[in-house]
Amino acid sequence: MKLSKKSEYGLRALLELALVHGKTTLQRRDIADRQHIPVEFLEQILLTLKRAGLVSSRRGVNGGYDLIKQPNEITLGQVIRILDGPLAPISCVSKTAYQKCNDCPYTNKPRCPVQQVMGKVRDAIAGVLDHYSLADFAAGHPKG
Amino acid sequence: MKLSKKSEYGLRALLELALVHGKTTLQRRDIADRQHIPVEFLEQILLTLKRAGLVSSRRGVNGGYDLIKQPNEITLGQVIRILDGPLAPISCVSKTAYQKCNDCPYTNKPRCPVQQVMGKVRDAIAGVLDHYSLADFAAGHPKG
DNA sequence: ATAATCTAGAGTTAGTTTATCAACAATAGT
DNA sequence: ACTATTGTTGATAAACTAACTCTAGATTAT
Repeated sequence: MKLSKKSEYGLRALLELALVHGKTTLQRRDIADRQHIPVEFLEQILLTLKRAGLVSSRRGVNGGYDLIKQPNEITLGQVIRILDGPLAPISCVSKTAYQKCNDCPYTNKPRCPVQQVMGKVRDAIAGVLDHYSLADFAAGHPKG
Repeated sequence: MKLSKKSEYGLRALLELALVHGKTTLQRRDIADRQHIPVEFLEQILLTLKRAGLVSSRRGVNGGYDLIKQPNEITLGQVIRILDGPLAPISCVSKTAYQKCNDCPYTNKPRCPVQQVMGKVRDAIAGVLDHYSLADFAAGHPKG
């Protein structure tokens, strides 16, 4: 049940961008320094977030990164799904990336116990992360 | 945020043992067949669970495994912690295996945003798994 | 004895994580 | 146009982990 460094770094990077959003942009070096992230690894992460439509970038002197949306329009759940994949502990209970479990002895039967519990776990995790925006994150608490 | 096969198999194995607890014991082959688990891998898992004091075993002809405690005295949280380690997404919010995050720019400061959110996620996960016993698991729903 | 079974740990294979590097492309200021 | 600065991209790789697999040995019932 672990969060990868990739996602953690991604969240920290977006946090910095959220803090300066509307005022200025940040270069990868700025972000890396402020959050103690290896620059080259951060690059990859920012690129992934760019392809996913969360940040924009400008090259050259005075270039840098910026959020595309408002901080309250991006949830932590979205970010982690982009960087780490589905929130669900097992794919047969994922709502965004469902996959049938093939070897499970309960396939096609009404109720698999593992599926039941893990469904609840998934909901619990998503209940936190999908209701926590970058704005909440920067403020240090949800909804406000 | 993934559950390992090890933990999943462990849960499935304990489920089978819970179902027959008090009536009979099961051999690794029985469990492996019923739950489609590679028998050698299952062996390791059962051994770990034995060392952790959850199951007992008897060797030789007519040997097998049995739960030591009652199914309602074992929670899924315990099992997963034994097989996969702490439930917390990052170790600085674990209650059973806390470790200070060393590279975090917020160390020793009052509030790290990542820590705040992940603490809530940890509580959400533990809230499900630590209140779900093997008996609930076998019944297909909690507190039953 | 012997056959079934558990015990223990080393070895294997494949994939993931966490980077690092180098070459390239775009931009701003001169 | 030139040059320094910055982002873009893909290749590579060390370290680690997951998920088995194998081998050899110890224990027990019959």
